[in-house]
Amino acid sequence: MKGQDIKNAGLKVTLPRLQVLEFFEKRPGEHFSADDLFTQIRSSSSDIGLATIYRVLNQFEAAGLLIKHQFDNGQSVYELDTGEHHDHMVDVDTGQVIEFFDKELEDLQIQLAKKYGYKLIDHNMVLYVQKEK
Amino acid sequence: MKGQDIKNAGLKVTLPRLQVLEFFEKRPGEHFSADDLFTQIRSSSSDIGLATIYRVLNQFEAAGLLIKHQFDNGQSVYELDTGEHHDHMVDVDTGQVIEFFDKELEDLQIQLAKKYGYKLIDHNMVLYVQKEK
DNA sequence: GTGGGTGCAAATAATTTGCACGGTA
DNA sequence: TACCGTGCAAATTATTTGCACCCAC
Repeated sequence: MKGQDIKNAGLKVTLPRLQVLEFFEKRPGEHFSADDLFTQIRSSSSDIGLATIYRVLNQFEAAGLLIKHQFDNGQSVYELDTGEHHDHMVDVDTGQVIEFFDKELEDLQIQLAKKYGYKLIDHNMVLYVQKEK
Repeated sequence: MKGQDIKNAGLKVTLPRLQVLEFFEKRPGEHFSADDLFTQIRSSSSDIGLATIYRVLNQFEAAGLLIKHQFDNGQSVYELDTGEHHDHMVDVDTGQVIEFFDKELEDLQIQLAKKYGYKLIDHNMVLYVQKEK
């Protein structure tokens, strides 16, 4: 059932938490900022607070339910963690976000870190692209 | 001479601008935040204002003298644009920034964008690493 | 019932902007 | 001298925190 993921994270199953989680589950592969969630959840129903959204997003990120990203525009955005790692391209004209995964790229990064005497912990990679004319 | 780059950018050669540019030129390959510059320039000499630092950094970035980066810690950092593109690794334990360049990685990104029907305009890639024990 | 959770408003942090004064070309 | 540039303080934007009330367990 719905609240199980929340319970597994050691959190009480409350209305705001359910609303945030369902919001992401209904829109797989999409990315939202705290303010997106605040505006949309509030308009469609309850009197949820922006501070609560931020708190819930942080808790869900810590619990591994959501992934946080910082594209080049000041605001952080979140997406559902499906367990399948991928990177992002951002269309500079439309702002559209495209997810992709490339094994060769992943391996290359691990090798690069090793080449400098390090172990790869995480990486952040965004390609800014434009549609070919 | 020193002020030429500033003049070429269509800006007047003023003390704060010279101070910021010289600060970077004396520390090649290093990265600084607006607040780093503010604290260090102010302590060593003049009564430069933080707002001026931000204005000068934005102008220098627009002029191509500096490159702006957003690592995963809220603050933006800047480095001198030497014309030689490179990416960064951040040591998660020490915060140290390591610059690197890998042709294979660059080519792979171009190919990936193309594979999805796009042209690569720019990219942002940071590897978060840890020293191998 | 109790301790965690919530909304609201106030607090922070990073950055930007308005304004009167000051310095460069 | 004309205007751009500057320092300071106030304004913005994104996010966090304090607090009294509320609700899931």
